[in-house]
This record gives sequence, structure tokens and C-alpha cells, in this order.
Amino acid sequence: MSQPTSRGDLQRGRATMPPTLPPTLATVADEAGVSRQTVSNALNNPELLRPETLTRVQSVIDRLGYTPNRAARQLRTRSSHLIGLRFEAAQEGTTNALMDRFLHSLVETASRTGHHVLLFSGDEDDPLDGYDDLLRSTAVDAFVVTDTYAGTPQAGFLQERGAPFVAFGRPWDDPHADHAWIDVDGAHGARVATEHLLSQGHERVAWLGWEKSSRIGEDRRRGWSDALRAAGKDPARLGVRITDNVDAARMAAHEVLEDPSVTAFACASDTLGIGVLHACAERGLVPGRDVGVVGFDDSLAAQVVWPGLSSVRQPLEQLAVELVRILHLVLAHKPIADRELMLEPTLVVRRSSRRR
Amino acid sequence: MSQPTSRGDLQRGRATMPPTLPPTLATVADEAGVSRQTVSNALNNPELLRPETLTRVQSVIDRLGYTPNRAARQLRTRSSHLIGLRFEAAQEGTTNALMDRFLHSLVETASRTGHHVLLFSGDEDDPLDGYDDLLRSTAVDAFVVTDTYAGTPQAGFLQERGAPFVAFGRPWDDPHADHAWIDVDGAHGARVATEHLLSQGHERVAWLGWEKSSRIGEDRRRGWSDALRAAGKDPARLGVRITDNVDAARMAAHEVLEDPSVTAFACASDTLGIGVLHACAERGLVPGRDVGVVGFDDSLAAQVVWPGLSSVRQPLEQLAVELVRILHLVLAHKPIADRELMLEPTLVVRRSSRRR
DNA sequence: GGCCTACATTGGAACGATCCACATCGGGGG
DNA sequence: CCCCCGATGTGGATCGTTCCAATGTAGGCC
Repeated sequence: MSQPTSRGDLQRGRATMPPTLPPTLATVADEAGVSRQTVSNALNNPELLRPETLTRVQSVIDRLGYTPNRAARQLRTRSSHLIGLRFEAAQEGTTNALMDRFLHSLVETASRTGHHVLLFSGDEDDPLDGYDDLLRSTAVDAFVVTDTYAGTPQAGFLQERGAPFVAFGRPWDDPHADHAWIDVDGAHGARVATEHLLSQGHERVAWLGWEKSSRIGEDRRRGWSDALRAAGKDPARLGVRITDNVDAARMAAHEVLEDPSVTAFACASDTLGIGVLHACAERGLVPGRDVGVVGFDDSLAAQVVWPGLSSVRQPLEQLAVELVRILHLVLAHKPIADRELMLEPTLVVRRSSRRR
Repeated sequence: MSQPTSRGDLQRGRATMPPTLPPTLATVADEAGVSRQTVSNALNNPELLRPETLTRVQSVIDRLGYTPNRAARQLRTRSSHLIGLRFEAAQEGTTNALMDRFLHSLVETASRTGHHVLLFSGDEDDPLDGYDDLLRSTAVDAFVVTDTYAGTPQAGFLQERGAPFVAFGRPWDDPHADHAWIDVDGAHGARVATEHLLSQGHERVAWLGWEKSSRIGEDRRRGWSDALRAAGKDPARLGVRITDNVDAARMAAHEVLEDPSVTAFACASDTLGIGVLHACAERGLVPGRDVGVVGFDDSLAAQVVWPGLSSVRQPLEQLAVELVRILHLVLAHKPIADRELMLEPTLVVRRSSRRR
């Protein structure tokens, strides 16, 4: 049945040495009495084979536990099935829970199409560090760029290099950038949060947000002010801009609460929301009953903090799915209908904002 | 100067097409007027070249921005410079902050030796899912196994397959397993936490831990009971076992606090510690002043929760460094002096346990 | 001058897969 | 009867790198 070629013999000869080398196409071909190409077709173009041949090859593949060598495949097809993601550390002291959830969703989604996620790091001071090496060594098929704050050059750099990528985050600097991106509508999230607080009977809802330089922060703030105006209220003097830090938020909240007419806070992050909860604790105010608080991002901290912090939750699972879908279109050089995709976050209500 | 080979011409011919193909060894060799092998040596064995040749080749490499193709290198050397890590989602509602910190440290450390981290996922019900494919396709050089709770078969499976790996977590089931592992001494952490609480003047320190089936939990608990006995106290009736859940901890704490002589809690996790803080809030007790609480893992939640939760912090940065170091020894088939490495966690004191 | 050694460099083969062009084989139509 | 065709399967070339054995070259020693 089998017609051993020199390659086949070599393989079998070596197979006695520990650790056993995995079988190759040639091994399977020998064993099944067909050519290498036929085995390759059995995997990549099964419809080309006669059904009985296919069955025979398949069974040998199963028996030997053959899996194509990724390096060889990658070399020939110029495709690694790897998605590169530069992985930045979450800042200690803030509640950046996004990454964990997002990353898991991405890994999970990518794996459904046989892709894996490759994490790399780079010099903190150089946002481009790391990308170039991976590109030139053709180590990854595409990138997912996550930190597209204003002024970050990654998207522009990758586009210039002709590298496939999708951004999580809109191109704040250049609204007309023509790369694919997906983002979450922060303004909508803040609007929903604010409307929720108003509906709970709060007359005056303050905003606790980031510095003006943060485009994301200003976007969310706009959602808050829009909601107030839509309710016939004036946001003037109700907005505070501070750094993303529990203590800063705590102190700012104390200041705001000196005016007893203010009874609720919409915040740009859970970190800030938790700062407000601290201020409440120190003033003997009960969150939910005396003061309404809503955070942003639905971090683990929001879920476990007392008495439960309402928060705007980003649809990261859906985002990963869309990201991978669009990545495939980009890689196939197919036209992308929804090159710019805005997803809507949802409000998770907990006791910090529920009166009763 | 340059002697174009057919490969070189091909390369240059194609180089006009967008997107530009990266330069190869042959391109560099042509340009520098040397053979491919010499360029390869310039990168991998520079000491073999005459200094002036090396300089010339180097300058061409720099000018063209050449980086070796990873797939080709991987195919030839059978080494991908990738470290595989199965990435499980953190459970919502618990404060598993470990992964984020650990992962970043790992990525960072690995990158220092030119390695990257490949994340994969697998069927939740099958702890081995995913490993096999990567092994057979020779996609990764080695694995880091992180979830070695009692009964998990990953380590055994990988060892049987002769796959290089290092475990984060000791082999609870088989103390004599002869694979490399690193772990953090949880008992020591709990002991330090307990001693700290005693030193703050608490006479009776309760333990809030996980179910008996958790080896990690029992290990930490032993640290607590040892510390009590060393102080001449009896741990009997002071230990509680519950699931890792804020609400369960809150209720358990209420029950324990019915006995007014108990004024402090050492906990197996931050989740449980935060549950105790909730109970305090509901009873009008001030953490730190009336009740001492120490959690475990130093999650972000512990850092931002009011009034700051003292916690036992695992040395994840150091752990990643050691992990990568040992991984390299394993890959080089070198003898490993410290095949079993136990690191000591440190206590981070915050207001939940500081009397003053 | 001849021989041996060490140094510097080279060309061919190999890693394991896929792309491409071609061979083989029945069968249908003129 | 011959030719062309679709359906199947084959062998050689190729991707870009490193391993291996061999080549040429200069220097030291007798």
C-alpha cells in the first residue's frame, strides 16, 4: 500500500527518538498512498477529492494526529493567523477593567476562525515601538489598535505602511481618516446615565470628568450636558474636570456637595464614581438614598464596591466580534460597508443610583 | 558592487508593487556583495565575520530595514519564540486582578529575550483544549500553565507529551511531580496578614476563606491558624469557609460579628475582604477603627474601595521574571537548580487594618 | 617551497507547507 | 475513430531562513 519515499523513511527513522517529531504532510501521504498535494487538498480544498480518497486520507490524518506545521504554512501563504495587540499595563489605582474583558472576548472570537492573539509590549515613551518589528518580520497578519487617544500615531503609521489593522477607538484627530474603526458611543452612555438619574427624581445632576484634553472625556461630558438641556436644565457650574483618581474625585465631590441642591453625579469612570462614594461615606450620606452615582465602564470594582455602583457598560463582547469580522474583510481586501462602526453601551443599575 | 542573483532580481522586480514586500536575506546579500549565509552569520554569529565585513553588512541591514522573516526562521530552527498561555476570563463579580498584572509582566519580560506571548482559548469544560493543536502545529516553543488547581490535568498532559512548560502554581495533587513550577507562598502571606492584625491590638482574628476543596484556600488558612497558635491563641471556631463571593462574605461577616470579641478578619481574597467591609458599613462599624480587615491579591478593587483594603500582594513582576528565566533553561535542556521556586508575597497596609 | 592550521566565506540542501503546470483517465460529441 | 473535456491526482518549484560541508586564503613553521 505505502510507497515510502526518502522523506518518509527519514521521518519514520527519526520517529524513534524522543521527543517524537510530529507527522508531516509527507508522512500522511505515504501512509495513505497518495501524494503530498492530495493531502494538502484534503485539508484546504476537500471538494477536489473523490469522496473515497478523502475518507481514506482523513482517517490517516486522524490516526496520526496530523496538524499542519504553522511555520511552513505561514511561510508559503504569507499568513500567520496571528493578530497583534500591544498590551499596556493597567494603571494601578484606577479601575481599568476594560482590557481583561475585551482581551478575553477577542481571543475567544479570533479562535473561532483559527486565529490567535499575539501580545507584545513596547517602550512606554514610544507608542510605535514594537509594531515595526512585527511588520517587517511578517509575524502577524494584522493589528488591533486599542489606544487611539488624540494624538496617538499608531493608526497613521500603520496605514502609511499598508499594514492591515482595525482600531478600537475612533480617530479623534482626523475624522476623515479612512481606516476601519469601531468605537463605543460614550456620549450616548453618559446621556443614558444622566437620564436615569433624572428619572430617579434628582433635580441637579453633576458631572465628574477628566481634563479637557481628553477627547473621550469631553465626548462623554457632552452626553451629560445634552441630557440636562433636553430636560430643560442648565449644565452650567455643574461640571467638574479632574484627573482619573479616587482621591481627586472624593475631594471634588465634597466640594460639589456643599451645595445641597446637587444630589447626583454622572462620572466619566468608575474610579471617579468610587471617589464620590468615598465622599458620601465620609459625610454620612447613603448612596442611592441620599445621593445618586453612576460610573463608567462597569469594572469589577463597580460590581463589588458597597453598595454597588451603577455603571455604563461597554459591549466589549460584541465589539470583539465586529472587530474580528472587519479584520477579515480587511485581510481579504474586500470592500467594507461599515468602515466606521459605533456601538451603544448599556446602563447597569445598582444600588448607588436606585432610590427606594 | 552587487552581483544580482535571480532571487535578487525577482525581489527587486516585485518591490515596485504595493504593498512593498519586505527585504529578504538575499536582498541584503546582493546589496552588500556577500552571500546569504554571511548575512545570516552577521545576525546570529557576528564573531565569525571580519569586523569590516560585519560593518558593511550591518549598514545595509539598517538601510533596508531588514528583519528576518519569522516563519522561515521558525521553520528552519523549529523555534517560534512564542510562549503559549491559555487565557481564561476573569469571573465577573470577583476581583481577579492577578491576570492583568501577571500578563503584562510576562509580556514585558518575554519581550526582553525576543519572545512574544500567544494567547489562546479553549472549551471551558475541557482544560486541555487548545494545547494539543498548538503543540502538533509547533506553533509555540513552550507553555505557561497558570491554573494548576488540584485536579487540573494540564501539567501531566504536557509532561507526558514532552512539551516544555513552566507552571505558575505548585502541583497540589502530586508533590513529587518533576516539572518546573513557581508559586507564591500563600500560607506565608496569610501568616503575615494575621500577625499584622494581632500587632494592631486585635485579640481575636477570624478567617474568611474558601471551601475545603480549594487547596490554595486551605494553604492560606493554615498560615492564619499557624499565626494564631504562635501567638498562643486557639483558632477553633474562628474559621469560616464560603464561596468567593461578596454577598456570601457579607453575610458570614455579620454572623461572625455577632460575637463582639471578634474584631478582625483575615480573608482568602479581596472579594471576601470587601464583603466584610460591606457588613461593617451596614453595622455602622468603621473599618480600621472598629474592625481590622485584610484581603488577598491586592486587586484594583482593594486599592479603590473605601477606606482602602489592606491586602497581601503577590510578587507577580518577579514571578514573571523567574518564569521566563526557567523557561529558557527548560528550552535549552539545561539542568534547573531551582526547579521548584516559592516566592513570598508582601502585605500592603491600608486603612482597613490600621488603627490610629 | 611545502604543509598544516585557523580564519572567512560560500553554495547547496533542508525545514514543511502550498502554488502551478502538467499527466492520466474515462466519456461524450462530431 | 478521433478529439476535446472535466474530474482527479501528481511532481517540481517555491516561500526565506539556517545547517552542513567544503572552498579559498593568509600565516606560521620546518
